[in-house]
Amino acid sequence: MTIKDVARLSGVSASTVSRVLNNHPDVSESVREKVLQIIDELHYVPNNSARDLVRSGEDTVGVVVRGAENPFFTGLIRSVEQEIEKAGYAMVLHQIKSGDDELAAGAELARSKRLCGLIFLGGSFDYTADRTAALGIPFICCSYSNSFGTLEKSSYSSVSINDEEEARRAVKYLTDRGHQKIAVLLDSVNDHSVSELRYRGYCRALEEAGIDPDPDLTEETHVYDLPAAYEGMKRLIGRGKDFTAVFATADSFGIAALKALNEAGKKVPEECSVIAIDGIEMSRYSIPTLTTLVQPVEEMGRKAVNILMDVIEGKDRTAHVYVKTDLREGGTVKAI
Amino acid sequence: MTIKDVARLSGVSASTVSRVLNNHPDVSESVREKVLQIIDELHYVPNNSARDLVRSGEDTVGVVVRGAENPFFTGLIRSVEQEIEKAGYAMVLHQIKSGDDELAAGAELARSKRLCGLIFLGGSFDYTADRTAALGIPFICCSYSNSFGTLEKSSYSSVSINDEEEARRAVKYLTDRGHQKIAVLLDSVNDHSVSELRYRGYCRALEEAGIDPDPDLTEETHVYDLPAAYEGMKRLIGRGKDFTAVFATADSFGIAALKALNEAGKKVPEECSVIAIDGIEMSRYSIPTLTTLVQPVEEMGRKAVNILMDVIEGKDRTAHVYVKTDLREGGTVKAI
DNA sequence: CCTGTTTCCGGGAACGTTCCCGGAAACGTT
DNA sequence: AACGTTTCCGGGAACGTTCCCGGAAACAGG
Repeated sequence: MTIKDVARLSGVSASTVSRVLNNHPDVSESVREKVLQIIDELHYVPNNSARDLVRSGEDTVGVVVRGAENPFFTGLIRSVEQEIEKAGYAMVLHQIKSGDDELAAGAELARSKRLCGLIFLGGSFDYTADRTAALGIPFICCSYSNSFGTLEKSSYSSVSINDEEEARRAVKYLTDRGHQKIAVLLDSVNDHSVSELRYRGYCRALEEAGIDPDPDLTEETHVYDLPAAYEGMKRLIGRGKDFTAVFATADSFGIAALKALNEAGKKVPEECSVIAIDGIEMSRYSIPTLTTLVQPVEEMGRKAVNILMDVIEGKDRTAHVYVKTDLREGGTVKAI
Repeated sequence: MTIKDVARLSGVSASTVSRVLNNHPDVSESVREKVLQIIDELHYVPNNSARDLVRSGEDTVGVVVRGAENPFFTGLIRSVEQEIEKAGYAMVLHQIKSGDDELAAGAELARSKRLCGLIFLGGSFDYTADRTAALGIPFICCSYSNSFGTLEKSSYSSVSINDEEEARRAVKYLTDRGHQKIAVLLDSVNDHSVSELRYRGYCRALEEAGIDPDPDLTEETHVYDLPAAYEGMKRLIGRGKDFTAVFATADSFGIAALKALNEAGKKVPEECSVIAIDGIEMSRYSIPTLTTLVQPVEEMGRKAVNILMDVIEGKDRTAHVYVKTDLREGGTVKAI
């Protein structure tokens, strides 16, 4: 069942059928109707591979995302998708596992689908210029971390929150309310991820408040998921060290922390406050509602796509924009 | 950057490069090395469109899923993906919005990517035989509902829980514990979805317990998401009708219900019990832990793929298997 | 040295589209 | 009536692969 079958059955050439398919004006109304009828009868659907092959797919941008298990990204992806469509481009999504090389994945995607641009969502982004050069097309990082600064800022763009600064703000929110012994729940102190950046912000906030960070109040999960965070929080509690608040480097961690605290009989926020960063949908429905710094995902998606489009269309403006979070006061923080 | 560039640079023909790419034995070791080196230097990646075009992609199965916003599916998708890979096939995922025609989406996917099989995840499945015939390839429905029975069972396969029966079981769990006034939170009573089937099970359980269903205790959300379910539960509470338990037709609804009840000052489970169906990961971390009937997603994915593979490989065995849920007792149900 | 076999490689058709180009009508204009 | 213009259509190259087929070496056995 090819375009030729349709052409034969409707008594026209393949070219004409193609024109009907891509509603090109150069086709008479009667012929168009006839062809459409045959197409409908045959349940014909054009072959995408052949299509992509010939038109070299210069109108689609790839999105590679690390950690689809992180619910924060679903909102971001939705936003990005919407913006890409609005810009008249197509989108192809590629999810990678936590261990994978995102740059390699991006390069593969770029060649294989002939993309015109690439968006990296999440993960760390510490690559040297010659590695990114292999991509050969414009790209932008969104909600990323580049803790090493290995890549000169001029060679690419980025959109994200200032993770360190926002984390500082979150923790300051706690110290401002009298909290001194603040535990932290994070992914890993040196995984080059946003979690690490947020941890730094945590340290800075403590420092500014004249508090010495207590290693016993730091708990790393080493894997990004709910069970790990939950177990981490249990270990923290089991350690017997006293603390009046916990800073969760992600909403998911916050929710898991809430659960562990509840099971340990520690009331939130009376006996222990909790604050997090992200603002995923589910955190609105935790009990109590999680107090968190919500990331403006729509704005992030929009800006990321806009900048990328500008670069694609020649106006070369690489940019590194920081967007601000919005503090959503739930019911998990109490002054002491 | 095509296969010909690689061929030219390494002094061989395109055929040879192709052989190296698909590690065909008919190539000497020295040539293979040379070619691989050039490939590496050029960062060459074969064009997938061209590849798919020629080998007609007879080794990939399509998965169309309605409602990716439903976290239940993420687990199911993961399971299906794993099994498909294990069977040596590739998978292509296609998400559709709630209003879309899944059969049309499936058909399009099938033609356009030349699939060998199709898996439909979620949604209703009420189509006539001539419509499904348009697909032209074997397919299976997983976690679906076919409330109308419009399609003869012999023409396709399915794997799911018996939604009506499991819902009956859930509600019976409540009536067995003395509950009489049981509210229900569902998507819509006649959307042909699993929610409707579960609603029927709810009615049956009440009937068996000699309880008259009270329309005032039924709340429909008409859209599948957390805010809608939350608002629904608020309306239910606001109605002022007394109830001692609520049956949520999905875990997400249960979590939203928990929140609404909490805000209304109704203690769970002391003043109101909650039971749901699905078993999504997040429901383990609600406070209290949601009591729910968890669907065996790994088993479902495995069976769905196995049956589909058998059909694809000729052994024609259409089957309709029901898998059983597993009651996970959390802390949201209390006898009265 | 001849012949048969194996190993390796290149040529070229095919996959299903799109799109440029050229041409044939049909229509208008002087 | 002759000539431009417009409208519509078909031919055919091109996209980047795979894979069959045929052939050239290299090698074996007699």
